[in-house]
Amino acid sequence: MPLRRSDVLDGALELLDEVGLDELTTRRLADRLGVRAGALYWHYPSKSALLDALAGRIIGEMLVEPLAERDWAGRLRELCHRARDTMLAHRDGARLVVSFVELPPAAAAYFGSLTDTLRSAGATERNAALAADVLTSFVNGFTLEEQARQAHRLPRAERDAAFRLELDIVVGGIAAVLPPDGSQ
Amino acid sequence: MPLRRSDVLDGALELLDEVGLDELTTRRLADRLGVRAGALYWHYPSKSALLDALAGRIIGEMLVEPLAERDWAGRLRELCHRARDTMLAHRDGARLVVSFVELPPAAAAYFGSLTDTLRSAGATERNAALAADVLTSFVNGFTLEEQARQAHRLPRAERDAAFRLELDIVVGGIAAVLPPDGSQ
DNA sequence: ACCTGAACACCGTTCAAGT
DNA sequence: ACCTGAACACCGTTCAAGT
Repeated sequence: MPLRRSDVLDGALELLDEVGLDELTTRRLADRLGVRAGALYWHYPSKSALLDALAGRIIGEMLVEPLAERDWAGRLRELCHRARDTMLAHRDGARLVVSFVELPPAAAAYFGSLTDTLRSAGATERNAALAADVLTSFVNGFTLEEQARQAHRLPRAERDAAFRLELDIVVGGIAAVLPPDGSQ
Repeated sequence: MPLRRSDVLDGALELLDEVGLDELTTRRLADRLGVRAGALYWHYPSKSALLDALAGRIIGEMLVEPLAERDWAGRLRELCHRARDTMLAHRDGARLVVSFVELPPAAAAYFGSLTDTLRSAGATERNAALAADVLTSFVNGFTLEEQARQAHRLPRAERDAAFRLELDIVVGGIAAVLPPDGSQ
C-alpha cells in the first residue's frame, strides 16, 4: 500500500513530538515511513511546504472544540488559552507555528474567530484586526519564549498563572478600545 | 594579525545582514574572514554560542541611546519602539533575537530597563515583571511575524501605524494595573 | 596562541530509472 | 502512480598537526 499525503503528515507530527524540530529531517522521516528521502518529494514539493502543512495541522487543533458560549472577553481568553495549550502540547510547537512561509488556512480561520468575536463586541473592522493582532502577537511571543527556555524554568502551574494574569492585562487594554457594554 | 573574538562577531553581523540567518554558515563566515571553518571553534565553542553573542550584540543596540526623560508610559513606548526598530534593522533580526539559548546580558539589561520604568510608576515587583513580560512578548511576536512575511505586505508606514496603535492598547492595559497617577 | 587539513556524520534536493 | 539509487552541493564539528 503506497504512502498517502496524510501518512507523511502523520509521520511528521509523530517525529516532531519525539525528536523536535531540529531533528525532524527528511531522511529521518523517510526512515520512519519505510521509504527513501527522495520519495517525500512526490508528496510535498519541499520540506518547507511539509512544515507549513504541519503548522496548519497543529493550528487546526485550536478550533476542534466548539467555543463555549460566553461574553466576548471570555471567548477571546479561551481562544488564547487554546493557542498556547496547543503549541505547548507539541515539541517546538510555538517555533513551528510562527515560522510558516505560506499562511495555512487554519491560521486564517483562527484569526477569523478572533475578529468575529471582536466584531460581535462592537469593534470596528479596523479595531477588530488590530486587537486580534495584539492577541496573537502576545500569545506567540509568550509561548515561544516559554517553550524555548523551558529547561531552567518555573513549574507549569506558575507559568499558567503568569499567562492568565498577563492575558488579563492585554484583554483589559482591548476592552478600553471597544464600545462600553459590548453589544453581545 | 590573528583574528580576535570581536572580528568574528563583526563578520557574523555583516554576513547576517547580507545573506540572512539561514545562509549564515560557519563555512561562509570563515571564507569572509579568510580562515577555515574549524578556526572559528577556537573563538567560540559552537555556532549556537556565536549566534547567542550576535543576538546579544543586536539587543545591545536597543540601549545605546540614553532614554529621554518622559513619563513612564512614554519610556515604555520608546523602549518597545527601539526593540522593534533594532530587530527590523537587521536581516532576520527578530528570529535571531528570540532564539538565543543562553540569555545574553544585554537581554537582561533591556528587561531591567522595562521593570525599572514600571517600578518608577508605582508597580509592585510582581506586576513590573508581568507587565515587562507582556511588552516583550507582544513586541517579539509582532516583529517576528512582520519580518517573516514582509514580502507580500504593507508599506513600512502602515506597519508603523499599526504597531503604534497596538502598542497603545497594550500600554493601556498595563496602566490599568498601576496605581492611578503614577508616582513619577 | 591561533590555524590548517582532513575527516566524520550528516543535510535538502534532483532525477533518471525502475515497477 | 509511486518509489529507488545515486548523486550534487552542501552542513556543524573535531582534532592531530603545523607555525
